[in-house]
Amino acid sequence: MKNIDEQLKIIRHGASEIIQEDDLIEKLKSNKKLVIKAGLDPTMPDMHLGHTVVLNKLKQFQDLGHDVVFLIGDYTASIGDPSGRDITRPSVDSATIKKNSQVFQKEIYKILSKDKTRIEFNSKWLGKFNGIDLISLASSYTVARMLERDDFDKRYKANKPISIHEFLYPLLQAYDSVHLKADIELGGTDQKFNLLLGRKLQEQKGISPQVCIMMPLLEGLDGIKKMSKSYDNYISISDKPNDMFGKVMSINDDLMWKYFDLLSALPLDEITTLKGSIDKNNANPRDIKLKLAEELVARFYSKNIGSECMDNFINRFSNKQVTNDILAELVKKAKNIENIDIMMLLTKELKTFDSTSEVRRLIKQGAIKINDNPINAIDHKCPNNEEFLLKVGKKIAYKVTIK
RNA sequence: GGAGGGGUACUCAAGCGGUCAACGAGGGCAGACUGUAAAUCUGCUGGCUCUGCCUUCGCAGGUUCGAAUCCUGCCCCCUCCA
Repeated sequence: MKNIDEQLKIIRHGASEIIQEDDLIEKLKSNKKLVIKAGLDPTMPDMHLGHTVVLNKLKQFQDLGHDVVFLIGDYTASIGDPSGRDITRPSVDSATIKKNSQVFQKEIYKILSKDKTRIEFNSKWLGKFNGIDLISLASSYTVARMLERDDFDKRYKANKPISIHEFLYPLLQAYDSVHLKADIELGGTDQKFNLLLGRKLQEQKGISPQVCIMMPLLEGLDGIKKMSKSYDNYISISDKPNDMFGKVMSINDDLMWKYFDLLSALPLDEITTLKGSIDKNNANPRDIKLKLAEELVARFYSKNIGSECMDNFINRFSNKQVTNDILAELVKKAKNIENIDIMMLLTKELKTFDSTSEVRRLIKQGAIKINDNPINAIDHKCPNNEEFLLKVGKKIAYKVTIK
């Protein structure tokens, strides 16, 4: 195990706040394997890069030799974490929770080492709670203190509804820490209240209170709001390689550095060197972003795929070439239709759009091109016996053959 | 239990009997400019068999030639009093 200073340096990197650092040092000094807890509710079917910020930190603890517990909140998912939200979460049914949990169990190993990870489900202990247990848990905290939480406070002041069950969420999550005897819990900055409640509850129960480590929230593609499925500004770790690459390239230059700090495995001083090269303006930010995109795709797929995506990207967008492997190549048979028109092709055959109104709009705007010539009529006939390039906007392209 | 306020398109938010598929803002999409950046500018943004037709303003009825707008009942949210 590394010495305490080295450990601290790694632990601090990228973290936005540690409560209390003294406790952390104390725990590290004990030279014991610490129990590191981080949890995720299986309310959505896949993970995005925002979630991996905490996983990356967890991985670092793993490499430092600590006992990493990845908690799947299958029980708490039925409530839904109200953190940072201004509305009550819709509840998720148990079949979905189960399915999502299975996906999570696989996905996390794209970052964590399988043999060093302990997976726990909180239904294992929370599922045994009876009414009395719940009431007793609820008695450990007060309404006034619960309303101190920023999102509750805002909603309350804005005359927006708060359901009673939402108060239970932080309490149950805190109880998880009691049950697991967590030494450290990781979470996003929006989890601060919940993590601190775990600390308090542990103290009440006479357990050494956990250290809370908050990681910054990663902004999504819009560069403003946190990455989230509901804002549709996320990069999923199951995005197709070329999509993932493209999405990373579309983030703005400032945000790129945050991505480096929170997601890249590059050593800190190497990142500093890269930043320096921009300041001396002998590097194009785009080229540095290419490196980031390559690294991330390589992590979730493979090194080869990473560099392949980079080549594709450069050829497709910088050199404006048509790259075979990127274009979805679709061969469609227009059975009895002699000359299929563009509307039919897009809505019925390729099913790119459901709405014909939308296609009309795009045509009017000159967004749809065949072999780079804009189409201007909805009944434009497509070439019948030759392969052609169909583009819709800048991001969608097909190589189509009609036989 | 009582009194009052409110529920409008993806979100916020106007409209308060006809000119409303519904002002405006945000978001999204497209075009221009670019580094598929960002910022900026312009247009579009319910659906369809699209110079017309159909369905939307919490839900269900009613009044009217005509309702998002008026009436009745129901559901949901908020505030104050108890």
